[in-house]
This record gives sequence, structure tokens and C-alpha cells, in this order.
Amino acid sequence: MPELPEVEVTRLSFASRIAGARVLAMRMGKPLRWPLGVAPSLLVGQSVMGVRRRGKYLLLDMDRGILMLHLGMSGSLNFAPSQAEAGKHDHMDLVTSQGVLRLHDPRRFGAAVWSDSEQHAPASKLLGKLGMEPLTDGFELKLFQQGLKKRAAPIKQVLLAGEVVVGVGNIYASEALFMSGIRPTVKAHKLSAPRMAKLHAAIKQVLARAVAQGGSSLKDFVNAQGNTGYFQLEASVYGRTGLPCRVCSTPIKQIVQGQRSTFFCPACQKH
DNA sequence: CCATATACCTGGCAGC
DNA sequence: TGCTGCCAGGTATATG
Repeated sequence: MPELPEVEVTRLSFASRIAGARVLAMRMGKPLRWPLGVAPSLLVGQSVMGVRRRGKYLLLDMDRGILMLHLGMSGSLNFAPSQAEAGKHDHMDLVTSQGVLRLHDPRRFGAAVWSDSEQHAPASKLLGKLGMEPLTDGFELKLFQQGLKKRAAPIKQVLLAGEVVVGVGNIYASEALFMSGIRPTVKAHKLSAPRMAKLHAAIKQVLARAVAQGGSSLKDFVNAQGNTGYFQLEASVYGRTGLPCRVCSTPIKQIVQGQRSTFFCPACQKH
């Protein structure tokens, strides 16, 4: 579910409310993708200074380190005034003086990991190879073009890999490629500089628009206040197999790349 | 080094 | 109704 827009929307929905809070208790449920790495009690007494995002990770800055949260495929956070009874898929409760942050994740591909600092493992290992942040000034066209030039894999898979640019998942990769008129199967390094520039602009535009729309709620995404997103309603190609292209009416095609579905318009994205 | 396949886990849905 | 197989927003790790 959560790509950059959903993670950012989640962050925006609770960051200011949790800032300054003191941890009163922490409860972990079933195992997630990785263990927390420390006893949950280590967090008790620390305060949450703020919440940042790096790629699809949320980083809670605390007195003695960072709590890294990842939503995987099916995760969502909820920040509520008090602690309700935990459901079957609620696998982390961070009880603070300002509310309870709860991680709900049916598939458990998500994670809550403690790291003493961003420079050391496990944070350094998880964040170390991440590419540029697409919604910051650091996302320079030159660097993006240089990154793509080094990759011979299909452009869709290069975007998903997150080593050139982070945050673009399966929905927004297809959407950005449609917006820039690029066939997802084209090898990244074969794209001309102007077409790379179009893609660069499309990535920024589609992600910013999705954040503004509250993200995409395909099945069950909600932000930490329980609100759904609306971007899926305006998707051009994702999930629209066989439906007419919104631009030219040609039926949208679905293919598989790297075991993931890709959607594109065979007419608008000729090569 | 690079590109691709595999693994993790649960729930929903189509088809029989 | 119940079963089976397939599909789903991610990504570290193994393998070629």
C-alpha cells in the first residue's frame, strides 16, 4: 500500500501531535519483518522530538536514537488519544504522554526497528543505499540522468529499486511513466536526456499530487487519523487493465516485470 | 558490479 | 458453502 505519498501523508497526520511526547510504555505484538532490536522498555522515558521520512521509512527522533517504522505492503499507523484493545493485526503500541501510536499490519512486511543513531547499524544499513528524495531540491535533473545512464534494466524496475530515486512504488512508477509517455520496458540507459527530464518532472508532479490527495487507498490505506486517500480515483493506468485510456481510449495493457504488475497505454507510451 | 528470482505473510476474490 | 489458486501498495537476500 504505502509508497512515498502514503508514508508522507501518514507522517503529516501525526508528527505535530506526537512531537514532544514522552514514552510511557511500549508493546510489541507478533513478529514483523525484523525484530525491534532492543527491549521495548528501553524506549520508556525517552521523548519523541519529531518525525522525519526517508524514502518509505518514518524516523522518530528520540533522546537516545531513532525508532524506524516501515509500513511494508499492508501497514498503517494510528495515533489516538488513548489505548484501545489491540486487534489481531496490531503489532506495536507506543504509548506516549500525548497519545498512542499503533502499527496495524495484516501481512507483517512492515517493521519497527530501533537504532542508536542514523550513522550506525541497523539504520545505516537500511538507509545507506537509498536514492534521492524526489520532493526536495536535492532531486537534481543532472544526477537523475546520471543515475539512469548507469542502468541497463527496464526503466520501471530501475524506478522501483529506489537506488536512483526513492519512494516510487508500483502505483506511481506506472503513473509517472504514463505521464512522460515512456514505455515501462525501455532500458533506462537508452532514454534520451530530454525524455529523462520529462520523467523527472512527472515523478515530482505525480508524487506531490498524490500527497495533496491524501495518498491512494486501494484497499485499506488510512492515515494516522483514520482518513482515506483519493488519488486512486484519478489514476491514469494503475489498476485500469482493459479500460480505455483517459487520453486516447486505447485499452490499457497489463504486463509483468520483475514479478510485479505494470500498467501502460500502448498508444500513448509507444517506446 | 549488475540484473533477476526468491522469500517473507495474510486476506480477498474469482472460479469451480 | 467450501475449496483452490492467484493476486496485492515492499525490499533484503540469494543466485545467476
